[in-house]
Amino acid sequence: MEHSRCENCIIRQFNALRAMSKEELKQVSDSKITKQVKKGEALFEEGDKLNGVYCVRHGVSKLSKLSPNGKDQIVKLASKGEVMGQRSVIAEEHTNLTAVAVNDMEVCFIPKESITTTLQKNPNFTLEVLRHMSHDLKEADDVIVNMGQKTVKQRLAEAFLYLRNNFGEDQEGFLLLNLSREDIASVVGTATESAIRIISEFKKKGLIETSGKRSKIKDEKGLQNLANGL
Amino acid sequence: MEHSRCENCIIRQFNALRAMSKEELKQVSDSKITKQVKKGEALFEEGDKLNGVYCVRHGVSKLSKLSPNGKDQIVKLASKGEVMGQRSVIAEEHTNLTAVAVNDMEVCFIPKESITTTLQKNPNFTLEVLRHMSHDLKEADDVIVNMGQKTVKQRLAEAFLYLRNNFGEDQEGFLLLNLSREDIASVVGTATESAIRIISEFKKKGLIETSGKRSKIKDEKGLQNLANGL
DNA sequence: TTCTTTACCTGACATTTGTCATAGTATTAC
DNA sequence: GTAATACTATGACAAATGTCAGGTAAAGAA
Repeated sequence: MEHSRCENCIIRQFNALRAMSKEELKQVSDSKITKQVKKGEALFEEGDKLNGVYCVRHGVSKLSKLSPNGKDQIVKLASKGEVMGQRSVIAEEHTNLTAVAVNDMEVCFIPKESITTTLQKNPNFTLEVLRHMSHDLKEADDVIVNMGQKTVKQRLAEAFLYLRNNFGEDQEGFLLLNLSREDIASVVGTATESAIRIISEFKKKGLIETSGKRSKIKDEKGLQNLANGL
Repeated sequence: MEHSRCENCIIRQFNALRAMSKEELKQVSDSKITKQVKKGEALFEEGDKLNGVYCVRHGVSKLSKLSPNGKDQIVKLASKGEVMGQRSVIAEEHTNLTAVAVNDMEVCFIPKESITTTLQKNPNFTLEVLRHMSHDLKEADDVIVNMGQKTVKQRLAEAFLYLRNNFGEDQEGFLLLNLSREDIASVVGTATESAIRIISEFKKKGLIETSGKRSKIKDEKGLQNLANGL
């Protein structure tokens, strides 16, 4: 596989690497390792000490945490352009999340040295990382509010809208990201059976439609109303 | 009231201001305004455009967000040393949270200019802010997992432990921070009645004890086990 | 003080959600 | 192609939770 240069990588426009200087990028490019990750494989696991960050080029990864009851909660879905593992590198502590590929992925592993030295020398970069993290934190707040105040049905309706808005749909309107029922349940924080039951209900009501393992949003407005409790 | 100097303020050891230089601190100190906030008063509300950040000197503030169903979800409790409103200033967007004093407070309002210029010039400061935000994000992840995977009873048990570990107890063992039942419910994401019911149950089981509006943890181990679903 | 308001508490009931069991369907391995 | 394995689906039931109603206790105002 060709070893593409970060300097020419469009992906970096989506993350904090855009604030790096030419020289810094060159240094990153020389030290980075591009990896292919198969669906279901883990990039890292809870408790690991990360020696760098992962920049997603293709595919989607679920970031989850195991709760004491033995079930996983998916905290975030990371796709093209997103950087994973930065918290561990910045705070120099073990990661609190597990990252598993939801579909086949291509990621670039960037050793932490390139990141930490730039963090100390280039305030623009640090500020840009800060802005992204600031955004993540805001999103996390929204998730907390939804988890605390909405019913499973509402969260599920929202999840479908989220999947479409963030990962898109094909020409026929099918969601580009196909999560298993179990993963969907793990995103909204419910039992797999409950998720399946409610999804069936959505189908009956004509809110969504499925074909094989693909699903399509039929009534956006309806889902939206449901999500807002109307 | 005397206008104390930030340079001498011990509070700042707890937050990112510790990474500011003497001159930067002097500039902050000259532009800051110390405010007394009475219990129940709002420091800022969801949607406000903040012109600075608030550094807590005394007291506790609840940071909450209104959900579409009309109920508040408390996302965080900020106490001595914590800085509120930084996200809004960093991302230059309207704040997504409302901050209300849970008891009488003293806070310092620091105009955003002092913050933003330092963010651009002092990488150490920016990095320190980043570290703190990184920590907040990790905590937010934990909250999400708890909300998604634990029952109300488990979350409530955890809330009591959290209140003691973060805000302490007096000589008799009573929690220093007394939240109303409604606020507790709003922290764990449940109806006030449910919270009251479960708290009564905790009392019957000897896990906690109350006297007036004060409460005391009697059986830490028991609460811990409960929180972990044992 | 008395009145008023707010916070706290409990019962009754409906709804939501989780769990266990079972079965069909798709996918993968051999 | 067949067997094994995962994923999806549904029923039945128990447990958890929310809602409504009504009550008591406490705190604040007049």
